[in-house]
Amino acid sequence: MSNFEALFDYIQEISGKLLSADDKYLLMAHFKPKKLRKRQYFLQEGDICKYIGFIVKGSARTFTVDEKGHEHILKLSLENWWLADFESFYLLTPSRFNIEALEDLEVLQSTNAQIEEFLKHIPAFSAMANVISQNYTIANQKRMQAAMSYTAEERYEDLISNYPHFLQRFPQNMIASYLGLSPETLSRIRKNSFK
Amino acid sequence: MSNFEALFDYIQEISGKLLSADDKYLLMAHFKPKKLRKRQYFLQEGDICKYIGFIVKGSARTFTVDEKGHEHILKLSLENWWLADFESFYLLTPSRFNIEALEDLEVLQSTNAQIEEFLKHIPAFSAMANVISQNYTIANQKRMQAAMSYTAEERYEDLISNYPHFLQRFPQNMIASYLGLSPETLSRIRKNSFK
DNA sequence: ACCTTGAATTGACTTATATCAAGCGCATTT
DNA sequence: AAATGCGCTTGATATAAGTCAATTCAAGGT
Repeated sequence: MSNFEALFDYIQEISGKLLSADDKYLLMAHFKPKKLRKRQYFLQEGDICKYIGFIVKGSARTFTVDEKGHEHILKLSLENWWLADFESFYLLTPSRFNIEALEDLEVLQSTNAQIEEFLKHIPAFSAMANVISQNYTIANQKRMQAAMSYTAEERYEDLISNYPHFLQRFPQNMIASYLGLSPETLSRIRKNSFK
Repeated sequence: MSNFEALFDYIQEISGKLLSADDKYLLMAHFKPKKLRKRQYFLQEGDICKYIGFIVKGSARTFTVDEKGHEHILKLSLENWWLADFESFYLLTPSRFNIEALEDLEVLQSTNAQIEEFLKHIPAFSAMANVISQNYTIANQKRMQAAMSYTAEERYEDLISNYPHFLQRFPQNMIASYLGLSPETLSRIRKNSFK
């Protein structure tokens, strides 16, 4: 399955280790392909996030809705990213987030219990998990710093230099929400930075 | 050493596993006690964060200084927390952060290479690391959501309910900076919420 | 006990960003 | 081709929070 090749490549590249035939067999047995059409939900607020998904193709957003009905995007996700509300996934608590496909989406999904098995039995998988956890910690630290210390314009510049492909893949109103801005403000920032 | 007892208790409690006498011996051999007076720096911007510290006693803040000279606190840390700029610690890059003792501080510190050894040889330690990594991911997700969706007042309420002891341990201007507010704004928020 | 320093408060004013509203272009549907 | 909806832009205005400045107060150093 070419679907699984993407996952295998990813695990091997991130972990720096090879997957054995048995490893691959185990992964194929317990990751289930799932397709979502654009606008469909991978997770809805209030539900428990039973599955973690590896994005093979497409994109998604993780967002909350506040009391005023405004949406706030916390994460934008593309190919080779993991899709889940980790709080709900780990703790089995109802999620405060929604995860929605922004383009037609193909994921390979699995449950927490199965992930535990992979961690136990597949060295490359557990090495990958460690690297990802480091990367997440670093990315979170950076994003938090950006949110706290940067002006709207600086956050946008920052996005351009760190995730330039986001601008191609996501509409501006989604980018604006991800940056914590109204669409109008982002539009004005772009206008000014052309000058 | 009563210092080490705090660390041992912490590891066993978080991991749910016991430390053997050998485990403890290994930890004691490679965690070095270090004391800092109030206002001293555990890490300075531009330096590489060679050590991770376990706080036995005291408190600290992790902050950046922006181009205008304004400080932004990203983290406030107390007993039984780990102290480090993880980006610099993992990647050995110069840190963009300062870590400063807010009270006289006692830590047990160790290097990245030694931590790798603990992870390899001490099951309780590696179990603890997994739990902490989950907790960090969850806490970061929450903090990010709060920063994006909440008003200043809501963030303060949120702090009161999640970390009430912060108000006892840290001065208000530090709390303000941690919440991304000016000290004046926090003062006004407190005044209003008494009403 | 005095002096200095810095934290917290309060008031007046400024600024960044949000909100509201209207119009335009573009794609999709019918 | 007309109609609908939606994303983006632009202008006018509102608002939350920051900045600047003055005052009080408590704590620490000498």
